[in-house]
Amino acid sequence: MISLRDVAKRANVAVSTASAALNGTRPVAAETKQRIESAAAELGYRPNVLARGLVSKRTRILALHYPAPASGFGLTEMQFATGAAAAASELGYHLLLSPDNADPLEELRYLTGTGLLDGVLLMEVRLDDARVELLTAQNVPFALIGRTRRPEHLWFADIDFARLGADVAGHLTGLGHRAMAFINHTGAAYAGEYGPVVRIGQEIAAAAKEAGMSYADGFDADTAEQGRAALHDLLDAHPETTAVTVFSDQAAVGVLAAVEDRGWRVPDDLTVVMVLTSAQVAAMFRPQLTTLEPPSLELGRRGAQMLIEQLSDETAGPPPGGELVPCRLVIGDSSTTPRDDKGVRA
Amino acid sequence: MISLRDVAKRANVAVSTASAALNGTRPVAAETKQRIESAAAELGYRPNVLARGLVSKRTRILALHYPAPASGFGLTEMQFATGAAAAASELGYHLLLSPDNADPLEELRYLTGTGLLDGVLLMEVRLDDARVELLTAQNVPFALIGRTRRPEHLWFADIDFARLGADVAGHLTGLGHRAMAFINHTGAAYAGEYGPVVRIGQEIAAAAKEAGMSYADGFDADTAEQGRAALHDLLDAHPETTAVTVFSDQAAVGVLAAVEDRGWRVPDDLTVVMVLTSAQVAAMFRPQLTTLEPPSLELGRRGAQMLIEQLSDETAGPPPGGELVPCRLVIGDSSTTPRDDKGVRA
DNA sequence: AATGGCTGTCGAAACGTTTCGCACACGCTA
DNA sequence: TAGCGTGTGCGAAACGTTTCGACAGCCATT
Repeated sequence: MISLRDVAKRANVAVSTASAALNGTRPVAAETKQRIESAAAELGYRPNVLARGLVSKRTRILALHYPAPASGFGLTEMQFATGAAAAASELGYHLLLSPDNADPLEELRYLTGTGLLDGVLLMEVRLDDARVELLTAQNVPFALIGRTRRPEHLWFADIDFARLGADVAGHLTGLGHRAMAFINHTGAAYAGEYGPVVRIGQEIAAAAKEAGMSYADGFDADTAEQGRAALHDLLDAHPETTAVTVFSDQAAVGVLAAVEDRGWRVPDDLTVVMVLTSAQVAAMFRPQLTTLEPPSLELGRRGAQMLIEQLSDETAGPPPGGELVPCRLVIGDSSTTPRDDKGVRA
Repeated sequence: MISLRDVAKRANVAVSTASAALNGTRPVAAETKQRIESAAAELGYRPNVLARGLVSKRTRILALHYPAPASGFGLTEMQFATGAAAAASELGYHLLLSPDNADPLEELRYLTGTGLLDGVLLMEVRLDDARVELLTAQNVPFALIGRTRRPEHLWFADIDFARLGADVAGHLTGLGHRAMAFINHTGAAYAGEYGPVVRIGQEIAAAAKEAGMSYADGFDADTAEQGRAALHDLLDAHPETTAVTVFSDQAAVGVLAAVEDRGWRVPDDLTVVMVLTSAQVAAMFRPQLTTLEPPSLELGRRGAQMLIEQLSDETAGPPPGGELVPCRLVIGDSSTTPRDDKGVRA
């Protein structure tokens, strides 16, 4: 391994001078600097991150922490990682994957204690998330992808759920629908602590009301079987429904099956819209489903950028609050005008 | 930060003794050891990874290197990362995400020069991959997910393509099919350098021949539109075909559309089988498609495990060759017996 | 009673950086 | 000519570990 000593020797300067020249940390005569840079280039010198980090207390390494979800990751979740890694890389940082096995907090406590990390990016954030308190207490810089119940003093990037609700309602009323329903995730795996499930339920309800639509919910589903049953129950209870919005892509499979059970067709007899499902996945259904595609890559990117910004900002000013990113409406073949504008089927 | 000095002081021993006791690196009297461990626990001591790595040359950090795919990651690719991270974590290692922006090699060269890494895990391996030579030359331990053209002397984990071909042929002949076709990825994005595309084409052809089936290929497709056209062309050229195997899930969308164009139905008029698509995705099609699900998580796991094994093995014996992992056949509603066992449709 | 081999502990060096006080040689001003 | 800032460069200390040679006891062997 080529060390700074080797470079210094070749350039006939002291190690400290070589360091200063290479980092621009204090002025070095132009000619000397040139000589040092040449020597470094010729030798193929790469600074040792460990030694540097040991003294400077900065490693330019971030951890991405994700509590392993019971059901394995979907495409959406993993895109966070891709986006965050790309943004970090562009800014000269690296991203360390930190899955937690048993105890979410222990892993985090360990990692932050080792001096390896400059900051932490939290995924799968719950409405009340113990990790936030831990990191705050330990004074470790962090940012969230998603947000807690009260994120006012935190750095976070999350989906703009209010806008999402408005977009769904707008799309449907634009087509002439007056009665919609929403099949949410049950959120069972998170005991009602999962932000997207809670927020999306609230915001879609609010937007439907705002738009003057009749609205039904409470028929939640995570699997195809549940989705099928949910749609039947839903239509039995609210026969006026002309448009259904679905969160879970598995449930959507069941919804389409239930439509078929009834001898109906999508979109003629029922408009179906997915929410927080990527266009790539929505395109695999037949008919291709309209979806509000989550800005997963962008959220990952913004999370990493915010964290790095926070690290660069020496002054550590007052927390700026977070950033909300809109979803993209991708219209498929599953939404159209309702067959009967009286809202009742024969 | 609590350092080893603090622990040593509290336990009334020398720093070196504390180090030895905590690492078990050389015998320490039981009572002394006990005292040191208590002190460490009481103080909440966490060893500094940087300092340790600086002297021991071992950081227990692995990099996962992936050339950014133009189209963003699919579920399959990301599962590699998840699996690798999980396996690494279980073995006490961490995984650093290393996307490459511009120059794939420069990033790698930089990373390995910094002393931060114990080894590298390579994803998206091409048949001739420059990264392999670079790492070999630099004497950096590495393992592949996938494999090069001649992987005899390398550590790798890859799909068992021969078995995959046999499984497809076996499934179809078992149902009574005698004439199959295969719609591959075009592999255009990789200029024919992408292992799975090449190997799967060879192995399915070989297995079909072995099973005594008639076989057609050369109608490749990456998108829905291409898939649709491909199936039409294919059936025009080989009307005896009763079963089609498809690699690209996007192309499968088009294949189903083409079947509908003809007024046919799956599986009654045509059996459709996907290959290297997750069951989760295959279940979104209607009818649910039969698929050979890639063992993505397992490949990630095995890759990480092999790399770590290689690192632990002081002796660095002769390279052991790689490991081939089979796919899982998940039967959907898209495969059945051919309608006409003479292999000709009316 | 002297020798030799253990066992257990210590102190110092080393890993490759950054940081910081200090020294030296200028050229300028008083 | 003395004094003083300024531009450059040097050397040593420090970061928190691991590693390794040295050595003090102690018991067993001669």
